[in-house]
Amino acid sequence: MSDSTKATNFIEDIIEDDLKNGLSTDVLRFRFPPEPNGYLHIGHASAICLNFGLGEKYNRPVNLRFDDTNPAKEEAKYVAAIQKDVEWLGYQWDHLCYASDYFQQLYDWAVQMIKDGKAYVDSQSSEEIASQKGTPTEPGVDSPYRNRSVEENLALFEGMKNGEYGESEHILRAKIDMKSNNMLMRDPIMYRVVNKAHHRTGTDWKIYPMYDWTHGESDYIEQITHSFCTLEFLPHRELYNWFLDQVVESDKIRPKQREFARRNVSHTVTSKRKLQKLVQAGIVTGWDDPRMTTISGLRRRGYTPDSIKNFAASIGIARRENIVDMNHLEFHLRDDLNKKADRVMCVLDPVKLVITNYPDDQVELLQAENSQEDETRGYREVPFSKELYIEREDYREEANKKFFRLKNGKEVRLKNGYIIKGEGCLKDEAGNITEIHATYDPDSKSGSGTEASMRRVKGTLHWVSAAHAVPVEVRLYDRLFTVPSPDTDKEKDFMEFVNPNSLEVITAMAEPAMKNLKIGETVQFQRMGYFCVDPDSTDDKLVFNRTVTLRDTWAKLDS
RNA sequence: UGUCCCAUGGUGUAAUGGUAACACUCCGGUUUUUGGUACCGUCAUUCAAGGUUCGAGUCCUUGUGGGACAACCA
Repeated sequence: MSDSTKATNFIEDIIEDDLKNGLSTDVLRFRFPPEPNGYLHIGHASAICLNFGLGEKYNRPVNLRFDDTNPAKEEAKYVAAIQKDVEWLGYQWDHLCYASDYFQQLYDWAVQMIKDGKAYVDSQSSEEIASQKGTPTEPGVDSPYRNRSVEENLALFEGMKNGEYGESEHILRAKIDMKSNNMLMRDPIMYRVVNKAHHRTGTDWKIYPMYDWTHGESDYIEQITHSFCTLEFLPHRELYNWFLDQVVESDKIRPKQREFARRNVSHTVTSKRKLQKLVQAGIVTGWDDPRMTTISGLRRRGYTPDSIKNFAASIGIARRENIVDMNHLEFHLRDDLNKKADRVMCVLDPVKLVITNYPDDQVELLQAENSQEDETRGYREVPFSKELYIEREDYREEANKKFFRLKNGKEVRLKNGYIIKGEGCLKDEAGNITEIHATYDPDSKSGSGTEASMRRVKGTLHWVSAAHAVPVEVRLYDRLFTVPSPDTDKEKDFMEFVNPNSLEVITAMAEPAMKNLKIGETVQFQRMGYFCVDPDSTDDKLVFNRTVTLRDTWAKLDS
């Protein structure tokens, strides 16, 4: 699809309109402004892709700016984690910025606003201020301190800054309109006293600016042209513009805030509070648990940056509420991994298969292609012998025509090996199959070019040689929630929808070549799915996470 | 009893007054040494009622439904 024919979204339309109306492409500048108070999740990933994607589209810079105005909640470790996540997605920011770098400028502007009669110090309790604020349907009333003199305001504000007052004794408010329909315009708070050390400015500041006062001015300082945020900030736009009005100079860029609907993914939660609850309740092992839709969790699960970017691009952007089906995400994951992952053979639920007419001590090294999608990935050797493991579900003593796998009297191909015929099986007292017997056709070796090897058989099984098999731990992950939208039920807590079977740990039998895999590497276990090496792996034991299964039309047929 | 935002197949998004389309899902088929991939096909869409217009998913009005707004959070 060429750019000229590609449909634009409303965000791009806004930019295009501005360019048409005289804004120069050279001044375009965007930003991604996270608060460093938690880990980024799939929703943030979409926002990152949106802003950095615009930077790529217009070949213009994008800043990473930490909105760090609340030392009570923010920590340096989140700053580091967020940078890692953005880099992992493959984006490079132009400037690394912090709202805290603008504290002095913000303070100076606030002083000027006091002098201009646009801001005042209020000395009431939080409760009093709240009660005067009114409700969405009733106007507020003016604070008794609203008309303090400029001198008194200046002195008090200076005192706040110098730490002469405790928290909540005084605050600085903008003087706007207590009767506004927009509650955010009812003399919003600009500064409060916070007696906590800030992760960057330490104890230099006793007062901290609020979001509304900080955000637009930060955009202005960085000369951001377009400041995109989620819909919940739509009512803030009026205030964003009012604050900008107090400081903009006509020869500078005036940033424009526009809002889009945040993109939700089914079967997940993304609020930091809920994510934290999952961690604290021990439902998951941590913020980077592979079941979490945090970026760190997705990374550990084996998601690729491209799969996330492609997903974000494909779901588009709009202004209506939405819940994107997890299938979309998994489609892009499989689509990417199919191209990138090598194939290996690993038996998840092993049962012994004895090839009764194969020489007892013989071992053959068979050639196996690493990828059917990409021949340049080459071949590896896989040992073949008389005793193998195959998947328990791949054998039935008897089955109907639709069962393409191994059954008594019928032929099936062992991937990269021979064609075998089912002969019977051994069982324990309980009737469980303990050993399957089959015979092989010595002329049917894969790649030998013989007529027998070219024979068409319907089923192909993966396998590993029992004597050469490497036991590995495999963590089978499923969706964390049993319903598409766990947190929209007003009656029920989202924790009630946690999937009790979201993790199953098994020991699987891997082909020897898998011993060389490195932490983080993803491979396809042929016929089973994509799996990546977890950091919990040691020299003695590999641990795999199931990233995602393959599509399985047989499972649907069989059920 | 306020102000504001939103409404297109099951899901997500296009169509910018001119043939309602694309992707995912579902279902079916072809190919296949992965019941994978690839390819082909089927089903299915403009919240309602008025109005403007030669022509409305799009503009207007009124409803209906959903959402946001009363943190010294962002």
